[in-house]
Amino acid sequence: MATLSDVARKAVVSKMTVSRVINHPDKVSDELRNLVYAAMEELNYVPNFAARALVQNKTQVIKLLILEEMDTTEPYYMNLLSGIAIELDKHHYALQLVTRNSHTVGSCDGLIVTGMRGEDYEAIIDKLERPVVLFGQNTRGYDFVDVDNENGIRMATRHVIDLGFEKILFFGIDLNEPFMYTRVKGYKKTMCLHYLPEHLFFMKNSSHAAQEIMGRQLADNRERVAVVCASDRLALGVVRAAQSYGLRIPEDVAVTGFDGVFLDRICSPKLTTLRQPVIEMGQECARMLLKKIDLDGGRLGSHIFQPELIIRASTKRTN
Amino acid sequence: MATLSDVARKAVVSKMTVSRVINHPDKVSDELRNLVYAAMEELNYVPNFAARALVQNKTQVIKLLILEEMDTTEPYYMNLLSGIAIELDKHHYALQLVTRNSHTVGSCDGLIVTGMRGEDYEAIIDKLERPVVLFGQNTRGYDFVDVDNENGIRMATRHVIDLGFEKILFFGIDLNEPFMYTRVKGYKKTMCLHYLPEHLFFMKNSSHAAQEIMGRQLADNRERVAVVCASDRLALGVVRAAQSYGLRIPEDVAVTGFDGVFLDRICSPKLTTLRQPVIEMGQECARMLLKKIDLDGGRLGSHIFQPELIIRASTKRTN
DNA sequence: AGAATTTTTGTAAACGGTTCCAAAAAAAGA
DNA sequence: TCTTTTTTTGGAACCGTTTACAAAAATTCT
Repeated sequence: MATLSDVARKAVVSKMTVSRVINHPDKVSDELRNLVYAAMEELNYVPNFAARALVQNKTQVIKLLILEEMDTTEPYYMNLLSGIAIELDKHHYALQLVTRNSHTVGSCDGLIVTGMRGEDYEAIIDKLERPVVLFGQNTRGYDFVDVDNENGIRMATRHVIDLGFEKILFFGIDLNEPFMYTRVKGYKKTMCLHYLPEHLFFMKNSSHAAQEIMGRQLADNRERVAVVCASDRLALGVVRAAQSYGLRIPEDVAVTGFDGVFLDRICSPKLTTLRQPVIEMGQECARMLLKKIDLDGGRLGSHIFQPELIIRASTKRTN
Repeated sequence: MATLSDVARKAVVSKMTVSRVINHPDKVSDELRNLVYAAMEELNYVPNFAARALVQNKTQVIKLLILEEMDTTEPYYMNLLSGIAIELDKHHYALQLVTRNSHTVGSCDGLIVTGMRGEDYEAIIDKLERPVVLFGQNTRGYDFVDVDNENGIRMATRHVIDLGFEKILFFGIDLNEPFMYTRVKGYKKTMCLHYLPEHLFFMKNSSHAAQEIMGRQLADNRERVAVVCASDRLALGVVRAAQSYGLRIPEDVAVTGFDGVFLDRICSPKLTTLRQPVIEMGQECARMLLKKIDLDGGRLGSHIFQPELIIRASTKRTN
């Protein structure tokens, strides 16, 4: 691989002139600039990022840590990734992916972290002494980007109440997840406000689990019911269970999901869901992080996005 | 950030000793080793990857270039990413993501490339003079990992022929894609072999497009028909169209998909599909690339995976 | 034209590690 | 005990780029 010195030698100029042609082309005379360009072309010169990183103490690399224990091949994460990539590309930063299998985290200019639970990773991250933005969680003194989980579920619950449902179930995932806790709160508060009894069910985030639990509910009791779900996967399971019992959606069983990333449109009937603008949220993460890097640390505040209640055939027939 | 020299000073040893503690701990006496560990701990020492990369001419970074024009937030790509990450983690390599928006590709030890079309990117990649493995395409003199597209579609087509279908449509995507070309070939060869007439349709890769085109077909003619689709998305559209005409699946209309990553299990009825082992393919990509890096270039041959024909309710009722 | 200013180019010293080799210390052999 | 060998430690140079400053050349001003 040709180095800057090789280019300098070929163009018969100093290393500095070559460096300047790369970084401040306008500070070099036309004549030399063209000589240098020609030499670079001829030698297939590619700048060495490590050398630059070393002297500037700037890697131009942002790491995304996806640390959740659940299935990270969900479209949700690809959207996040994509949003971050879009924004980083604009600012000439590279995106590096770190999963919970990774041995080391290593050098970078900043981190976006999602699914961090427990102190271990906090220590690792703090040690790096780099700006951090959390995604989808609110921990101690970190800046973060999240969706308003509580208000989302509140909107969904109110929506089915407005449709005249009186028995309303909540299907949730592992209660230890902080985002789950706030979703439950949204349900509880709304039910309380309308003097309605709570019916909480927790399961793992799979349509099968939801289908089975909903199946058991319907076996006991076929009264008109709405199910507010903590994810589109769960909602899909509820839909399946209702269909297998020959019940009409949304007349007999109404269902709402959460995420609005992929499943909601694929499902039939299409799901009423709380759309998280995941791509935009990813972009905002990247923007915040880059700003923190520019400002050389310091808190920046956080950004909470409102989910959008998208009303579709699983709760309301539209003609 | 503390440097190696800082640690050396604090432990009252030479830089070399610290470096050795990091890279060959057994070559250092217990006494000094512990002194160094203590100093590292106290100073929060994190090694500087750029410095190491510079002197070793080794970044420990692999870049994944996802260059397709289509929607790369598909679960398919996340699975690929995941497979690659799993394998790279094992060998202490970092994974960096490059999309077609990226301004530069930059230094790395090797590249995995998918969706490269045209000469522009080839030139960029060649210039880096780094080992490359292509994913899902077979171009000139590159090593690659792919799925046997032709044989896959051949299996699907034979499957519906075996089920007694005589009118068999093929729903494909943009014919310019090389993988599409071989899929069409699989259909044509099989149809030819059984003296059956070909019915080819091309559209963009969306369920809506497939639904509309299938709808038009059914409007004209309701005879028993099988549709071999080039993706699960298209298959989903076909299913929808058939359902909207009140036709029975699989008795009146049989459908096969391709990919088997996510949609096939979500769809109702579940899809018969050609499952690509995308995660394993990603792992194989990474393994091949790392081997090429170790072997310092040179061709290594390619790896073509067989897709698995998964027979489900969209073609055959199972009880 | 000659001094003052601006623009263009070059030199030397980092940046934080590792490689290569030499020196010192410890262990083994005579 | 004194070499010889092995193990442990350290010194200097270097990786490819940029930063900071100095020198040279070109331009402007008086």
